[in-house]
Amino acid sequence: MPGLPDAVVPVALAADLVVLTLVDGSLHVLAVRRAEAPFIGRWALPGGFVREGESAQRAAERELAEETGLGSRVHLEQLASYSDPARDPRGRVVSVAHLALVPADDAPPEAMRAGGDAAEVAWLPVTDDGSTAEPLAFDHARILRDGVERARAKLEYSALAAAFCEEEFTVGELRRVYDAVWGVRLDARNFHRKVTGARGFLDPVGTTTTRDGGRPAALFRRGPASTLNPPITRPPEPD
Amino acid sequence: MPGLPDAVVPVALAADLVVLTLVDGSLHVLAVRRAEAPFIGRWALPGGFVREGESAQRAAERELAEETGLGSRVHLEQLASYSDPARDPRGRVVSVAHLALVPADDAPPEAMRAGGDAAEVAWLPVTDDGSTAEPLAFDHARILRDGVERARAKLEYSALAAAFCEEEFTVGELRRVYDAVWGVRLDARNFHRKVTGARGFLDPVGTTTTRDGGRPAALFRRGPASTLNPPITRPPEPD
DNA sequence: GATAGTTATCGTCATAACGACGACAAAGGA
DNA sequence: TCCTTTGTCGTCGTTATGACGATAACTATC
Repeated sequence: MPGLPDAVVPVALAADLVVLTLVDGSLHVLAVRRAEAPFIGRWALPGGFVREGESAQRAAERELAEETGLGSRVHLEQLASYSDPARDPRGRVVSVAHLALVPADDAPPEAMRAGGDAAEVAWLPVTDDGSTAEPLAFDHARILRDGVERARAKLEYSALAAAFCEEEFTVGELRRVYDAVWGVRLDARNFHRKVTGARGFLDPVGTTTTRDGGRPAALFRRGPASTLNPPITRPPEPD
Repeated sequence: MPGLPDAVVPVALAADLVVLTLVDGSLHVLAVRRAEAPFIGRWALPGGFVREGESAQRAAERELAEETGLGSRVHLEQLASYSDPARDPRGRVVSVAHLALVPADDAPPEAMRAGGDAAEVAWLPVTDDGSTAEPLAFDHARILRDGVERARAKLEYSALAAAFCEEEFTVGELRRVYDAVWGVRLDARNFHRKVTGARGFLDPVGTTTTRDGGRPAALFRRGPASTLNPPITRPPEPD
């Protein structure tokens, strides 16, 4: 490390991804089955090492494109970094975790890019406590929990829920995002009043759709407002 | 990097700190004047390299103790990581920035630990747009802005404001934290009603104080509630 | 010791927002 | 045709909010 003090310990930098989506109306996370040691055969969050001249953000974008084939239409933000010296048995690996939200039923894992370093890819269901049925490699369970919690919190005061929807979506589709991510059932009528009444939150397209069955629903796009004031209140947990 | 792929590029890991406090009722950030190149003579956020066997969190705690002499009574949380390859001219240095909030007028910079690697330490005033009058080294202006924005956002829905106060504080002291961090003037009566009415937010001590002048004010401690529902709404910017 | 200044705290009132519903509309399927 | 599903508009009582008046209890000052 030229130019830096001698005592500086070199670390490897990884960019890992918590990619969330909705499958059949419930929250799922993208996972890859590890083909090498350590944790061989275990499910892990997709990710990889940051390359030379690359920021963690750009590495995350690259990994996301590699794993899902999705370029745009994806929300991507930095989540947190994990630097416990013992988190990777191979050595000092620091992970900059990112949170990605992709529209429902987009990018099925079957459509995986060939030639990737990951053998098997799947959407794993996320339980209410933000974990998966099967254990994850490394400290990825913790990272997933943090990612789910971040997504849950941001739904309250931001327009993030639309990231789970197509470009044009109905109020009901948006509400089902909240239902799935929060694990609740919001009242359709109050939700409708709330989101259509929030200025700048939804832009009416003018057309309708019947793709969800029932009466035709008006289509909307994300409005210019990124934050929602007052926020949508998450119902208190009944436990 | 034994056990890791050859292509993995080693980076140096730094833990930097956005330490905020209130000085004379206005927001200030802890800064050190750099004694070496690069950016020699410039103000910079305190921080240092993560040592062997140390997590970024622990490095931040260590740096915070070194710079301020404060151990507990400090709120410390991870803010974000900054990994632009060009952010440090010396080489690949990734900074895990942390946000620390210390009680008002605690830990004056004069009380700096001797023998530190930083020559001069000061509380710099933070402007409304989250910057300092003098430019900061590296990308620290960006980090500071993110830290201030995080603090502002968290005041809305969390009990974080109490981190700027002593163990026991009055409602007025708490309100002045909001005034300073948000750059507004909240109505004392509505604020009092709001925070004393929020269950679990404030624990009454039972005693009073006159240290702020005027009529004696009841003393409180932080209650068990860490989040505030409904949140304290930040008044809209008049711009 | 009266008085002004400061801060704390309680109350009022109109308005806005919310939660729980009822009611009806408009589609598809049985 | 009827039933089910989903969407949308209203109603009503409760709660929260913003703006502000009024009073209480201390300190500093004249």
